[in-house]
Amino acid sequence: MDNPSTRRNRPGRRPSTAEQGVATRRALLDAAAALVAESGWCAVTTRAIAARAGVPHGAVSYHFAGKEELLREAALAATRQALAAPAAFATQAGSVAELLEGTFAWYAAGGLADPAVAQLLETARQAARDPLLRAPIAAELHDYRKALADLVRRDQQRGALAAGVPADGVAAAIAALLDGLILHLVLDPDLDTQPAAAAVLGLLAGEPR
Amino acid sequence: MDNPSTRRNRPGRRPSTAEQGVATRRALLDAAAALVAESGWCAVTTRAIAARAGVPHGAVSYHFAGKEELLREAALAATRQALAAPAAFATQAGSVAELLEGTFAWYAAGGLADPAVAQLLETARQAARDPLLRAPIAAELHDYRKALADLVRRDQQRGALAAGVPADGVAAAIAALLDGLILHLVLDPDLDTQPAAAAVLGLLAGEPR
DNA sequence: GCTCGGGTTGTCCATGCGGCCAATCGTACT
DNA sequence: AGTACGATTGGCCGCATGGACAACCCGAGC
Repeated sequence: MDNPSTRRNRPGRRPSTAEQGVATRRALLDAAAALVAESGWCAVTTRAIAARAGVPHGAVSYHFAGKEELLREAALAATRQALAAPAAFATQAGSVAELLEGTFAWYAAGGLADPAVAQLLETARQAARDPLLRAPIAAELHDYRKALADLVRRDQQRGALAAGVPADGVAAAIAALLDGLILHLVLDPDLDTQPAAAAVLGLLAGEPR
Repeated sequence: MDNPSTRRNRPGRRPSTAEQGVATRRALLDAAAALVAESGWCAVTTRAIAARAGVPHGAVSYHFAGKEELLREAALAATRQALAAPAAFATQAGSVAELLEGTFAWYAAGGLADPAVAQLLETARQAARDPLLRAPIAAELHDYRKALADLVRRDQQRGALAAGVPADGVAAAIAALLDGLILHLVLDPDLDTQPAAAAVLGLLAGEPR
């Protein structure tokens, strides 16, 4: 990220001034996202962002209306990117069980170490206070739940899942479960998710009474 | 909270100096917790806390090693208090279904408006970064999950719940589900929890395939 | 060749912060 | 009565922050 190649002239091309402008803007956004994940939303300063981006701190004032706007924009972009992978997984997975197994496996493999997780928690906390951030984040969540609901519906038609329960409800519950589990894992890294995974998969499979 | 009765002499008793000290400390802790819930962890200043507590700002330095310690202590106390009600509910509830229905009803009734919810989110985010806060919070979570597991076990012995799944896993899943739902509700207040509630209760009851 | 304008740079400033401390107070103990 | 000591109080300091700004650089278009 400190690498100037992000915003400086590449070998072949000459850096038109307009190109430089967008490059600087992007470098600031990337640096802001990285620093929020590292140090926390409120610990981040415009000077630190500029330093990380390799630009003088005056550049922040020029490219953004203020720290608030910069962080909001950076957080939104980072959230969209972080949510892209799970969303794609939800659409491509063959079944709910497969999705859950894959996600649990990712948790167990230490997916929490990904700075994106810290980034998401910071963004969620901020979104709870800033409506301008909350609205788009809520929309992203909505899309994710929708993709999940489609997957659930497919499973129900195949008879792999109880058909008597509302698909959107199952989707909302699964989404909440997975996010809640992330939250608990962040607070207690020693928590063993194996039993929870077994329990959920067992219940969904219709364990005998 | 501005009410001086919290820390000033009550009618009958004379305020011994030691008692005053304890009262001031407590007033600072209460004010800190309230302000964190209102404005967010990082937006809180020692001066604002002192003003809310009705004491001069120098009192903070005297009673606490620093802002960090004050906030940590306040957050921990507030979290313990906020978790007391759900924990008691988990121990006293007759069944998992009853617990879930009660909790869902509380969500639907607008339990999110409770400042304790904002407080918890702030504390969680901070605990993710501060091990000194994370450890006790993790312990509280552990206790809550344990109480829930006991409840699940009772249900399994009564045959109200599938016996083939690990009780601690079910407990961990339910705890994550409920907390994750809070998170989603904070980010999207318009989210309807009814379908999710129906789905979870249906799955736990063993809906026919 | 010259202007024009977006992009860049470093400096400056007002503000508010957390923490420190010396003076003061008032109670409890001798 | 006198002393010791914890609690109180408000002023003070150093410092970092976010933002504004004037000077500048340099390619683009005439």
